[in-house]
Amino acid sequence: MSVASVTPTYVTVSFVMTTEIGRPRDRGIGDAVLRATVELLAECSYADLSVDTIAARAGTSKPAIYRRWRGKAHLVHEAVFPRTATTELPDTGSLEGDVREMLRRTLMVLSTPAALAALPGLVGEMASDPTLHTALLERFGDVLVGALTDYVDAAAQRGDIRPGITAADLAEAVAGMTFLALLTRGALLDETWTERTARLITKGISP
Amino acid sequence: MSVASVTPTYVTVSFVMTTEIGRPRDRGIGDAVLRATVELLAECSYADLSVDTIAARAGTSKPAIYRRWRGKAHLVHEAVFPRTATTELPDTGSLEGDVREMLRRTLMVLSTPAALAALPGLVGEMASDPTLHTALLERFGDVLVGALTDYVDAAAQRGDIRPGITAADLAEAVAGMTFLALLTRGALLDETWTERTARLITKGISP
Amino acid sequence: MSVASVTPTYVTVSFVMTTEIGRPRDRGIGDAVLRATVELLAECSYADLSVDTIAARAGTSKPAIYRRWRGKAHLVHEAVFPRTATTELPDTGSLEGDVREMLRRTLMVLSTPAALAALPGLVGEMASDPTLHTALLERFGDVLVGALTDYVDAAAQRGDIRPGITAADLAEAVAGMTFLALLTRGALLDETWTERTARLITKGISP
Amino acid sequence: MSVASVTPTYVTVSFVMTTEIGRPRDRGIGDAVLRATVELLAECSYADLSVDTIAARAGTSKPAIYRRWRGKAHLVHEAVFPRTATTELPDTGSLEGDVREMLRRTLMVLSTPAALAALPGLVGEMASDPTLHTALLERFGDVLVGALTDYVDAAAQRGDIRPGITAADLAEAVAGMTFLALLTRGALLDETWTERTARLITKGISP
DNA sequence: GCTTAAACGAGACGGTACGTCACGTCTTCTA
DNA sequence: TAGAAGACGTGACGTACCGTCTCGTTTAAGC
Repeated sequence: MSVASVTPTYVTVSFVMTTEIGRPRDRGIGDAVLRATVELLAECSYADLSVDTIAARAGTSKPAIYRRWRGKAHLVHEAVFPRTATTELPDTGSLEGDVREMLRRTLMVLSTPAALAALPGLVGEMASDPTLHTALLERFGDVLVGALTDYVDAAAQRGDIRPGITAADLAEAVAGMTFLALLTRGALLDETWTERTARLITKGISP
Repeated sequence: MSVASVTPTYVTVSFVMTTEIGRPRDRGIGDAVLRATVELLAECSYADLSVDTIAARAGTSKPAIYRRWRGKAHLVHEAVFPRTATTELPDTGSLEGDVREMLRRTLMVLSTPAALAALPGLVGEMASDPTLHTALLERFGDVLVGALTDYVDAAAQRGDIRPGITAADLAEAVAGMTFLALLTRGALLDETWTERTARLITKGISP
Repeated sequence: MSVASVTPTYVTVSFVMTTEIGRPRDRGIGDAVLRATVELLAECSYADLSVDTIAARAGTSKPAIYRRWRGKAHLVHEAVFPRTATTELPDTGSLEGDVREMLRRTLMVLSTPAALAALPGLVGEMASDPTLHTALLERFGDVLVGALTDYVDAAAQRGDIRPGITAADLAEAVAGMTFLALLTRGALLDETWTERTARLITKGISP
Repeated sequence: MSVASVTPTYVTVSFVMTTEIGRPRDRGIGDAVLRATVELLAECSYADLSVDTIAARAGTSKPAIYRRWRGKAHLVHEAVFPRTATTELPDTGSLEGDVREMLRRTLMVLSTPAALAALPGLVGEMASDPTLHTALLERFGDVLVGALTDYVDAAAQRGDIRPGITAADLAEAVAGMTFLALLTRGALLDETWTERTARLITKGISP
């Protein structure tokens, strides 16, 4: 008996080459559940979202969901921040243009109805669920910090960014200010905000 | 019969000159409940905190709590961010010193065990409870933005801050970066972080 | 300090000649409360009747009620079965006529909207409250059994009732059958029922 | 989706040939709950009996109970008057012997510690809960009146009972007098009482 | 074609907390 | 001291959702 059949294999371990005996999982169910989650998050808050409702909307059942995800938080996390998110770095020619582009992309991801509804809830559950904490930071790191390291290094060597500034600093500034602005101003962040904030950050990291 | 006796008054609007008929609320109960809440939040997460437990620890009862607060979230909010918070502005002589002081104070408030445990939960409930959203922003605005306006104006006139930067911008930068850093790095923000971040923000808002 | 001021004096001990210092009780309040109770019992069941509601309807307050009665059950008991009930015995000339009259009177008392609503509730509380048990039986005994003793004795001596039949037997038959009929048939007991039941009881106690 | 899965089925209508999808109810839980209820009713009154306590004693949870019964009253009703009650008619050879036997059986059922504790409470809740009213009368009717109809008919044809007397009359007399005697005399009804009452009823229904 | 093993839907399960309600008492102010 | 008003502790109510489990059924892969 393989370990995979004892410890349920969540989506992240797809590279394990188990013999895959028995009835294979219906590929469509996972997608339907993720779609239903996003839909429902556009209609109600994270707290008001129940797994039963998701299952019903997706036309499936609760066990099928818990076979795929560790819990509600993990499901929502994957639904709102899919792994497919590209991490291509911006290249507008100027530092401020790039920062502006980063802000725009961050804002685009976070101001989705689903993200707006989910983020606070996910943040709330991070405290009690270390697994989720890791998962969220991992995604955050992958998307932003990871690819950013090279960018920051290059910019530093060009002299556009003063030494000492790390990728984490930049990511923190971009994500932190976007997040708080969304919380306080409520998803209504226009181009003006992006420009003003980009200017602030760019000046902040310049030599 | 006054309206106040029908719709329970959660937040005492002290300027209303009601005759205050009937047995007055035991002032000590509210305090004991707030104290108990802060204590318990140092021991468990927001989600694991139950109203029953708070009541028991405070030596009172659930109805007594629900007479005073609309729900768990509101109680926690008031316990963690009391109205008594002073908003005195820093005055170190230099802009960067002041920003550093703002970061330090924000960090001090947010890195309390109680705040660390409560914040994610509160943010999570903001989505479903507009009342709480208002209350939280109001406190945030009172404490930070409100008093900051004069500071930013003065600094702008002195030429320390470039025109166009608002108090909200500064507050957003300070709170946003602190919040995100706490989430990602987990309460372990040393003096180095404060200095680095202060430098970033200061440069960002300078002319 | 008289004992009466320590142990509150409920209605039953009115013959105690206390000095009655302080503000005398408002005589009208008791009546208003009793009236309100009867009214409300015509609109809802005993369980759905709250002391707060009674106080509001009577235009008084809860403490004023608890100063007069030991609790809800005692109040309802007195409201539904007032002490003023006369116990005059029937005298129709025939035993069967007399029994029929007893049934009619019992039915009249018990089929009041208030009585119908209150009786089950009172019976329910008898179990846990011995005081109420005593009070209810006392009233029952006063009204029915007490006066009945002489009647049964006389009838026995006339030869209308066979020896061995006691007043309690007769009362039990009359009240028991009426009570159960009310419970099962629900207050719709016509004259036919009265006659049939009177015939049964009369034959049952005849020589 | 069948209607049965929407409206919870409290009383199993066993003749309906549903496919019984989903996890079947644990048969043992229902039994344990009923047993616990009877046990607890021997120790405290109906009013002092809480669903939480029952759940704890039965080793199960409150939701599991509310899945099976509409509320406390219905649960107690079924616990105290199980559907298994036999309705075999007595056959002692004489009318008076049969009536005496009916009284004895009624008394046996009603003077159980559980029944004594529960009956008043149930009667009390009948008023506010029509469903319970129906359920109680149904059981009463099933057990007593139903089977009695044939008996009364046969006795009437033999000339033992005068025409006009119905099964309901007889049931009313037996149950009513027993019930009231229990209420007033408190469970201490000896054989003498049974005999005296049997004689009264027998004479009452004889030609 | 038959076996095997897992996925599937449905829904019951234990657990835990929620927010509400009523009781009967206590505390304040006013008359 | 009575009275009105209303807060208090107590304790139960019935509901909701979590994540797990147990059924009977379905589906693919492998012998």
